[in-house]
Amino acid sequence: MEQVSEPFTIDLRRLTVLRELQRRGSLARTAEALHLTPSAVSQQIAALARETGVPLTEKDGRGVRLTGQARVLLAHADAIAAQLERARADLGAYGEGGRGSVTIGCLSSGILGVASKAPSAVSTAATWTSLWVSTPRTSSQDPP
Amino acid sequence: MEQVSEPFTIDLRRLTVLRELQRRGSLARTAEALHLTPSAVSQQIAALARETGVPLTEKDGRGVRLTGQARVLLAHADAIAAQLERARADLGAYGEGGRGSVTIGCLSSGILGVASKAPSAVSTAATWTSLWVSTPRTSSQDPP
DNA sequence: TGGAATTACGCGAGTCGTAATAATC
DNA sequence: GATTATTACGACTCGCGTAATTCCA
Repeated sequence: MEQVSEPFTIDLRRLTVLRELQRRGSLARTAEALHLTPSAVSQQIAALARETGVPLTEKDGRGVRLTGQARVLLAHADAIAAQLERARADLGAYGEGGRGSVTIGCLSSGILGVASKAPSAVSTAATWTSLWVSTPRTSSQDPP
Repeated sequence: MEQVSEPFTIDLRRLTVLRELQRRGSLARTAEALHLTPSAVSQQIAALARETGVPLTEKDGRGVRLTGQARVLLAHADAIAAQLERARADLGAYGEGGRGSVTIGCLSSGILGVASKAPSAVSTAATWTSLWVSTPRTSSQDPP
């Protein structure tokens, strides 16, 4: 059966594999880090390349090297991972103290002053910088 | 054992189902919109609730109603979907004209002036606002 | 020859649909 | 009784591991 009108979905699990590959440098070490076999890692990367339609690795000696497109994808993967982390935090904090978080941003040069004072609130990725601040919510928590 | 960076993964497919449920209001209409059966939708939502550890629906008459936690999760889902869309655009534009995009942000009130002049470059979600700008890249494209 | 990646293939887990059940209007 | 959601169960797909193959230092 074919799934219709699925604009662009990427399996986050495969993206995690690609992130680990960037960090470890080889399929073998990636597999070890994820408690998988090199075969599984190879298949995941191949599937992700099929999904996205771009080559993610190229041969380099007896190993592999990430392509520029893979690095582009990874920059977004970092942002998505951070977003997921925020979701987890917000879900965990739901109903406890009535606070959530909002994401604002600014130019990297401008956020450094804040980062120096509250480093735990600032997360930086390759292409963007976000500041997360907790905001008190009073009564109207969920406008319908 | 070394830290396996897998603290929190959410299946984006299930998140899409939840988004459609928010939009349609009932499992039946959601199933119809996604070319699925109500059974599949019910199982997906239940699985997502297990994954996240929070209740997502509560009974309302003979239908269901989203919980506040579900709305919190959906706010992040919007942000993630937008991020994926950016990833797709960047991947498609890779190597064509040597341009990519960077994400910057500002307070909503401050971005309106830009939005009025280049609306296609601005995307707004529930809790954040991002401006996407294309930046020319010259020679040093990938610093190792 | 040894290490790294890929491919072939079988098995288990997850997902969907059909059908039956429960609940509400 | 009609509509909505949930549960039980069988069929199918997908992902992982084992094992064989290829490539390179």
